[in-house]
Amino acid sequence: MGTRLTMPTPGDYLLRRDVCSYGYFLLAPNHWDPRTETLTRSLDLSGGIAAVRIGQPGRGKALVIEGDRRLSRGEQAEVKRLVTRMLHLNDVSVGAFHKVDGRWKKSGRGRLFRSPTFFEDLIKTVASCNVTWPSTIVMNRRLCEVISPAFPSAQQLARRREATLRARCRVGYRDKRMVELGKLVAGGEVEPAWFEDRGNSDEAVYKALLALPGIGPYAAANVMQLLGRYSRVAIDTESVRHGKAVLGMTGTAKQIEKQVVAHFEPFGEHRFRSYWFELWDFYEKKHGPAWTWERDSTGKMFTAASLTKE
DNA sequence: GGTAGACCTGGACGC
DNA sequence: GCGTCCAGGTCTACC
Repeated sequence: MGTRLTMPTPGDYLLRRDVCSYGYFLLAPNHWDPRTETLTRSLDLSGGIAAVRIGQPGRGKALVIEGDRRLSRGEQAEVKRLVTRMLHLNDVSVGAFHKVDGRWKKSGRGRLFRSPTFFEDLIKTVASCNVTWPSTIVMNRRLCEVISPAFPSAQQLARRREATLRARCRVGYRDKRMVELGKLVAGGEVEPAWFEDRGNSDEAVYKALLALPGIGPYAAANVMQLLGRYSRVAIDTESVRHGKAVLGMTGTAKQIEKQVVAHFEPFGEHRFRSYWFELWDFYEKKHGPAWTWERDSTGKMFTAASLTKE
């Protein structure tokens, strides 16, 4: 018999909207079920791995979390802490975002889904660089199948041979970078708490991210938003497509990138959210609300190349 | 400071 | 079934 717990949410919180707000909800070990509107995944807890299923009976209602085994009091607290990070439950800046960009007030969009840990977000971002989305899906699935069903921890990756990651997890040349990131975090040279600390400036965090292996300008800006720092737009080929197709920009890719950055300047500290929800809106207009996407069909094709072909 | 080329994988396409 | 091309950011070497 597993443990069942409840967690209060902010009054505006809507699980299906706020989980299905960023592509990581389609990546292992996360599994969103469109029929039951629940999120299931394994978590690495002090007493071992446990799978949890998270549901919500209605907008603003408490979350109902069911574990697949009995959880100690300490583990229940861990689950709540990890779920709070994943679902961004403690984000108090949604109202401020809606004041700056009123387009999303009605739908209530503002929170972006992320991982239970900074390290998982880091590796997921590296696994999304220079690769098409279906390969990112495979890398995440294989990392969970081969190393840990709750997603590899820094310690686990630090111990792995690069060749294993390449051959069995299909991460390609990212093997070395992932093991290095594991070693840096496991060895304490990179402290997740420092990156999470709101006392450190966006500029300092961005610079520190750029110094990490496998993290360039796009990845650093993306990890920034996953940290709840939305002052930078993460520019990639998708930004160029958006600039051309939706914002009517013209010129070379480099020129469009600059125009996109300039376009979102007025949104100040909320630039990324304004940019991202425009993109997300574009996907949803083509494929319906993200909470209805099936992981193995729509969920495999929702980015740039596949969309522009349609 | 800017840029060319290498780095891998998987899918699309032509034969 | 096989070979070729292409998409996708980061890193290094070089100018």
